[in-house]
This record gives sequence, C-alpha cells and structure tokens, in this order.
Amino acid sequence: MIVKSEEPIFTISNAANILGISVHTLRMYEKEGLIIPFRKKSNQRLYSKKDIERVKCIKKTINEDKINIEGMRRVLALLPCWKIINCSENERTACEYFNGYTKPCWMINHKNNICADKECRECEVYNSFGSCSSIKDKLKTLLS
DNA sequence: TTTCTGACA
DNA sequence: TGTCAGAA
Repeated sequence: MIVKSEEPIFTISNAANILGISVHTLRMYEKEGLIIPFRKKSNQRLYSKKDIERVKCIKKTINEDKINIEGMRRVLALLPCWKIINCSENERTACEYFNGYTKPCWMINHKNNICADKECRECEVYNSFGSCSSIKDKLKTLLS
C-alpha cells in the first residue's frame, strides 16, 4: 500500500517511538506551537510522515544548535505570512500576528480575517517549515 | 488499552 | 522531561 507523506496514520505512541522521544515531549512541541498534528473526531492526535520529518528537524535543531523550544517558536514567528496569503492592508494592521513577534501565525486567533476558514495545518505558511532547509528556501523566494 | 488534559515531588 | 490522576 502506498501512503502519501501527508496522510496522518501514526498514533502519538507510534510517532514517539519512531522519533525516539517521549509522548509527553511530542505534546509539548504541539503546545508550544511547533507542530499541528491531525485530530480524529475522537480528539486523538495522528501524525503523518511529513509531521515526523518536521519533528526530526525540530529535535535536531534543539539538540545540536543553541536554541530551545521558545527560540524555535520565535523563528517561526518571523515568517512573513502576509506575503504568502496576500491579506489586505486592513487585515494586516488588525492582525495580532502582524503586530507581534513571539508566536507563529498559526497560534493566533483567525476569527476575523482571511485565515478564519483555513486550516493552519494545510496552510502554505505552516508548511514552509517542514524540513530544516525550507524556511530559508521560502524566504529566498519571497525576497527575490 | 490507549490517549486526552492538566498539574507538579 | 517524567509521571500521575481521572475521564473517555
């Protein structure tokens, strides 16, 4: 059977085993805004291969570089999402994310703007950080 | 049995 | 980060 990399198929315990980290740590990464696992109707988390790769990158960065979860979150908080989703000038000035720099846009309330009906897990902004090199690649594209 | 949330020696 | 409680 062929499984797409975006297909959420691993339970949290499976994912933790594959990654060599604890279930608790996985939940911590989520709480801190680094990952957005898929949720079943039963509220159970499911992780895709893509999610696994994302966590590998997070783990690697936290272990090898002098950065912690907070630092990682702040890096993600600098992504110019407004350039990717092209929201209006008004929406930008009213956006909590646009005006701050401590949380990724997917941790902000989207109730009143263009993102209101979008799933952050599916969003290009969230996915521009799927591997360790993709943030840089994304920024190169946006700035060129 | 597994997972969820929340709390904390 | 680990672990425990109480519920689903």
